Amino acid sequence: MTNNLNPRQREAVQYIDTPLLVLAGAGSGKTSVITRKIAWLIGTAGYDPAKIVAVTFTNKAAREMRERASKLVGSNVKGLGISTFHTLGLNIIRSEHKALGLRSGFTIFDAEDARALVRELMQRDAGGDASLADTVQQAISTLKNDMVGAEDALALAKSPREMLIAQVYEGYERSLRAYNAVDFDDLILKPVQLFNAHGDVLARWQDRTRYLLVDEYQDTNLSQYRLVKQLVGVRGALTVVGDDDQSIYAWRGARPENLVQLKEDFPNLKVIALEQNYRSTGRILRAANAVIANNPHVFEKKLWSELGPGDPIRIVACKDEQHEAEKIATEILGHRARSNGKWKDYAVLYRGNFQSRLIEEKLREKQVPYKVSGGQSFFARAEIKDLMAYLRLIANPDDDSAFLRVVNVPRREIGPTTLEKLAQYAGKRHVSLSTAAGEMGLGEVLGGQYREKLARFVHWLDDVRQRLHRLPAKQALNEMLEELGYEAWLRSQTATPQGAMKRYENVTSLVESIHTMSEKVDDHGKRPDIGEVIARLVLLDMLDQQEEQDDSDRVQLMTLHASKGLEFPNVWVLAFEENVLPHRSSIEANTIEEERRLLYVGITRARRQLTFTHAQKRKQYNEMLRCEPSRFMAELPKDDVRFEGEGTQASSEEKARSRDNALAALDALFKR
DNA sequence: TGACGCTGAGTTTTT
DNA sequence: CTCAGCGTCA
Repeated sequence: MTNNLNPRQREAVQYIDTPLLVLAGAGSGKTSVITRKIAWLIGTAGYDPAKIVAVTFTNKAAREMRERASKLVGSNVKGLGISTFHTLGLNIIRSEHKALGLRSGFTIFDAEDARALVRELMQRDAGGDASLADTVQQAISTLKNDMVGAEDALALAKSPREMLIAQVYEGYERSLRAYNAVDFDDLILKPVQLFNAHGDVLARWQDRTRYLLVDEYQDTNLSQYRLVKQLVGVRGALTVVGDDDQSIYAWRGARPENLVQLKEDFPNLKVIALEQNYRSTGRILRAANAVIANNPHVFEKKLWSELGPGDPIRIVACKDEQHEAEKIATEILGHRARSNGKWKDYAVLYRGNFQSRLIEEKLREKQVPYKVSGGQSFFARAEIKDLMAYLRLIANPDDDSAFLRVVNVPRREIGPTTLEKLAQYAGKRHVSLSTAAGEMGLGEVLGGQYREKLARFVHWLDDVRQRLHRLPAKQALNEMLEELGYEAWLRSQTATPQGAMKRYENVTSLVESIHTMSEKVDDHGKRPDIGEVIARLVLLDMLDQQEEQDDSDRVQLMTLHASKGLEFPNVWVLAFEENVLPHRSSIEANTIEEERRLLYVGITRARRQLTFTHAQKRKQYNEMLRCEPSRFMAELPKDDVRFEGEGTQASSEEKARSRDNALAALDALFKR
């Protein structure tokens, strides 16, 4: 159970006397420690698997943890409580929804839904400006994560701006309540509020949480921190794993100081640092240690490895951004031809998504297969949002937001004027749009033919709802799509037939997932209803899963943020310059330390080779700007760094290298 | 309803 | 520059 672990890891696995903080350096095998610990708790310490709760931030991490833990424990384990924070919150809300004033079938608003609602509220109440809406939505989310309610926000507002935010916040909360809906932030916040108010409910959940493990603790925000504290209670059966040096999400509410706070919350806290790195060469780790040593630390930590010093880190000066991209593409091509390695062993990391464009161009030119990660999530696609809105409305007739999305998609000749009158009537009667649409009294404010169209729509929804109870999900949904004429609608809305086909395939794949989830019985032998299925779906990134299976051999392009948790044999980091890394706005906001951590994350992604590039000048919008090398360059250990392309004269070594690259590229071309 | 042109913003983003 | 979102016009 604890073989193949180093002494520190083993200690972390077996330690249960007091709360434990595992400071897991990059590449130190933290997932192993968590999964082994789960297995050890069950197998050796005799814990009930159903009462072990392990939380992560991403579905991917949860999936990986579940797979590895079940393999260790044996797949006969029922009810291993491994999930994301949000899924844990959803589980709590689902079983306690009555106490929270939610009716069953409640909707989960995703970020886009929330944004749309804020937009609408601002248009109506504040006569506003949509670009402001995004800022306001962010602000509301931040307030919620900081556990500041709408009333508090109103009371605390000091500026007109804060006042506006607080007012929209209030309307936003009112709307969610009316729609029988919660947003992502509520999934954590509501359980915390509930536990605060009802000690008996909390006691029940504490009893179901005999041991709690939290991954990436440095990324927790205030409400997540509270939830952890509540669940742990006085028992202190807690292991958190984190790395303060990899905290790169403070800008979206993460509080790395929660790590330090643990010491105060639990005076008997045990701290174990995992410092042996199994990923990178000595020079790469030396660079990482040297850079991060410039940040203040509460917990000291120094990565080391047994993999030998390896190659020097290269810093390549380039003339401009074209040269830089060209150089990276050529180097990858050359290196891969020489080493006969795989494309996916190469990663290009950058600060902002837009920086992928040039590299993409150059890689395409050279016919190098690549993959850009990041981009539209599955659930952000219009066709998926449409279908999800239909399902939301079926599960939750009070979801006005879903009603408005689909009432005229495909066209039902229900226009804005009709909807406005419907909304007025619904408002007066204090009912939802879909309830109002079915009421006879609506005839008083709306002409017969319009009322008729609305009534037909809600009756059809009722009909589909009943069929969903009766029939297998796939059949009911396919009938629904057929009756909607959705495929034809997509064809009419999409430029190319191929595009339409692709989009309809997305729809079919969603139907397939829903079907599978609906058929799956839970631990109590019950099948989930449609409300439950779609609630879980919203929290599931299906794109993630598609990507997981996609093991295609391609060069990886992604932001430094997106690279966290990944590793690559060969890494290039672009634009190692002032105003990029560190980013201009971070310099202005005085958040250099987080920028340094971002660099630290970048460095520690590399297993064997690490190259930074920087350009002397760079075209920004339409003017050429001079670029200064990053201040962080001076923090790298000189002995481990080799500078290339300084000045105009290329070193003989570099000439040789570029000749080699050219030859290798030529060679590769002939082979193809 | 759809096409066109104006305006403004331009770091990172899971759930 | 480039893209998104909005308003205007046919």
